[in-house]
Amino acid sequence: MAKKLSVTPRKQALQARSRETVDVILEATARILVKEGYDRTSTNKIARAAGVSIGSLYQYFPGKEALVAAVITKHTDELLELIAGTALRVAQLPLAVATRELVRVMIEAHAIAPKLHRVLTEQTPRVGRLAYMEKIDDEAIRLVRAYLEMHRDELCVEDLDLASFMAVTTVEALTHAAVLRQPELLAQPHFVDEVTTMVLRYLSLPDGKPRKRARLSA
Amino acid sequence: MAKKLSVTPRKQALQARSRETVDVILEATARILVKEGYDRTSTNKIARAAGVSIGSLYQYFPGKEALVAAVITKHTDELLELIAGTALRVAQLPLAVATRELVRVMIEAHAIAPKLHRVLTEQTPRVGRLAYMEKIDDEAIRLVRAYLEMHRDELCVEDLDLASFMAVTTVEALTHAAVLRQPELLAQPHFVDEVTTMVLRYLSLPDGKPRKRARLSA
Amino acid sequence: MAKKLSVTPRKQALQARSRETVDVILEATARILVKEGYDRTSTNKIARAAGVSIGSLYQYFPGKEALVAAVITKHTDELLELIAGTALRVAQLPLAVATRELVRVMIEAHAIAPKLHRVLTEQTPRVGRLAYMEKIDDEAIRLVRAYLEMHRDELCVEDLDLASFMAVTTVEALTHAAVLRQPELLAQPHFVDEVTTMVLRYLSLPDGKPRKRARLSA
Amino acid sequence: MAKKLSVTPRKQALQARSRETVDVILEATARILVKEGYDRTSTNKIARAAGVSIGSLYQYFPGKEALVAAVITKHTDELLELIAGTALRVAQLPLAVATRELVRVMIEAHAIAPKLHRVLTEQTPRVGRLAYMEKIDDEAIRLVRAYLEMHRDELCVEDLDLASFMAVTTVEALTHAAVLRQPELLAQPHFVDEVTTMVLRYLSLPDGKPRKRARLSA
DNA sequence: GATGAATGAGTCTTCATTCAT
DNA sequence: GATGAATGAAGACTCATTCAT
Repeated sequence: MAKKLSVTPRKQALQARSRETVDVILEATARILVKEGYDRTSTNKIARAAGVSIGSLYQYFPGKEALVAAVITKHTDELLELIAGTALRVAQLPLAVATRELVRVMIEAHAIAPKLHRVLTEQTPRVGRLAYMEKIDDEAIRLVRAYLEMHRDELCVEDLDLASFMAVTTVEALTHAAVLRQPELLAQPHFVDEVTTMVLRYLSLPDGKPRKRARLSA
Repeated sequence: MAKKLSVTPRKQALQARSRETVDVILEATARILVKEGYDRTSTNKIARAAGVSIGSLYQYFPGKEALVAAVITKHTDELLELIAGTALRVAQLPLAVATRELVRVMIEAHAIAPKLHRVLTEQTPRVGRLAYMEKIDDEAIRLVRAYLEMHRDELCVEDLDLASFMAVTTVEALTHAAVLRQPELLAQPHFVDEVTTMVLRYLSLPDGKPRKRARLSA
Repeated sequence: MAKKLSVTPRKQALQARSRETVDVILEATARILVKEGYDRTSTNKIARAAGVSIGSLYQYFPGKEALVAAVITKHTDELLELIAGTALRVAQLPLAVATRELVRVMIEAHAIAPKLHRVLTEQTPRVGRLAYMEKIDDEAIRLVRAYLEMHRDELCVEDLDLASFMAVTTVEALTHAAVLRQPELLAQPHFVDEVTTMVLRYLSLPDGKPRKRARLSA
Repeated sequence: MAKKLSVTPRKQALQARSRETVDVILEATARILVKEGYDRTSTNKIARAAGVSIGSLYQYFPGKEALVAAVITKHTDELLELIAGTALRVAQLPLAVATRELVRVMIEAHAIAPKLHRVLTEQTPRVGRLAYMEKIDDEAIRLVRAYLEMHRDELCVEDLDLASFMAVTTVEALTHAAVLRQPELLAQPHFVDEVTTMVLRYLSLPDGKPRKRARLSA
């Protein structure tokens, strides 16, 4: 019953001309996705928008899902790079500074291609294993966890897996909701402070007190 | 040619038999949605699953989107009722208690129909989606804001609009992420504490200190 | 990879209107098959020729192969009935008479729809388990074997499975070749004699000698 | 728009390298034909299997049908050579011996490439098919007729055209049916006897004396 | 009201074939 | 000559929706 299985590109596009065609197709895919939404996106529309024959499109991608998957991967890779770079950069900085910087970058990242982000987020069914933000979140959680590990003495949390999940999910959600529902918030630089505060209070020791947080006891 | 925009049921189904038919159809819709996913859901399948002719189905709903919208509304109403009830119940309780209770209910709410929740969340395009969590969140924000207004002296935040947005979004996101990606977390009662902590630290005054958090002024 | 699995009709066409539609479609299928050949036959052409929408066609048949299969079954059933009827009729008659009659009917059968026969025979890939003539041949072999069993004393052959396979295959092939390559032969009543002779000499005892033919020994 | 009719190779491939390329292509064609069946055979697949670019393939053959036609011709030529050689060899031998030998060779011939034979026989449409067994049969009939002419005194038949048609068709059909439907028969050497008997009884005088059919005795 | 047969625009996809490099 | 990227006509098939009964 299941129609399409493959989500991976068909051939590697070795020649210059091929490479170009693939790029043109992916750009058109993103454009149509944004303009029409996932459901109304069709391989024919994409081909037309790309100024490429439908045959060429199918030479490189086995179908619609593969196209979308490629767009996702491309976009995702950019974001991941941005996040990973920042994580590396702040690795040695104290929690408060590092958190703020990561929050800032996260918000910035969401502003790169907000419309595409919205479509990918709201309309695109899960494709392949993990989709879109999920993959990014997983990687972000990994990076944050590594950071927390190195800065344990600044924390009041004990379960680092849980803490990194909580922190990343929260930042992601707040940023995401702001982008989609309160775009004006993004303009206010104040928003960064607010999100940072939320996470920092959750993670960090109450000012200067080196005691661990007791979880359930008084 | 022009797509149908109407998303409202066709007749109010005043009579008892009609009401029943509508229910049967909506249940079938939810079932197919869960079983097949949004894309593979078709009006014909729904009609068959409901044991109703396709013609009858169209007598009550103008199309697929209206069906999904109705399912969303139904589900949404249940959740809203739950949340509004809780909000009412905790209105007079102190911040810490009220927050914990609302978090608990929120998590509970997400566990009601997790598969349907997933489909509605991950696969269902805009039209319906708009009405889904967004509507709930908006209402939740309204309720939380009202509560915060009444408990201002317990807070360190000043902008209640922002604070309620932050709080609700965070709880929603953590709960949501837990349901979809870490279902085992939900089992641990500990998770409620964790989410509560996150929100509470953000909102409340540092223990016993009656000073407000200054946001813009000194 | 395999595209279509089902070769069986989709629904049973209970109402009068449905039944009619199915018939119209099958007739159109046969017509197009004859006119265009198997490869150039398409579901769209069939639908057009039947004066039916492509959607209706797919309501009853899952695809091209199922259509052809249905045509084959229909045609095949007619032939089988003819052959089975004859077999029954000649069951008590002596070998020489019975053989002649069966050969005559076989030739007659091939003349029913020679063009369709040709297409089905020459161009139609094996569909489903057994296809077209194969099924008929199998049944014919069964019937002939039953006859031979009852008339063992007239035979010089011992292995009835083999003998019926040889006899049926030979008659089928000669008739078939005549239809396709020497149609004028069919006109000559003489042809029946010739085919009958071929089979009879193979099967029957040399005139009046009641001894069995020894197969491998002297 | 107009379909290509040409079925002849494009250039005579005079040079050694060309000849080699042509061979590689034809072998690939046969391989794909066997592996995928006629319908799923495509020029692109053939080119890939042959390790040749699609462009090169079209330099030697005007299209798919020409490729198949060439494979048929090649295969056919081998068979024809085999048959013609045998006919020549047995030309002076008595009917019983010659018949047996020809039947043996015919069966042997069918065993050379049974899978290719099956595809060519069952799935390959007219254009190629015409050239396939039909051409062989025609030639075989010619050869058999010539033989019969020379051995008229051993025959009980008068119409040699008819007799050779009958004989060849019968042998061909029995062999063919055995290959495709009762492959185990081919193993039994006995099968040669059986087919020989069938034809011999049809053709030959009842052992010169009052109708008696001797099969294996001198 | 209920029914379900009929519709057909629109999708995906393949593949023989061409042609610029 | 060789290459393989590009082409696009054509075919299979789905499904939201209508409408005669």
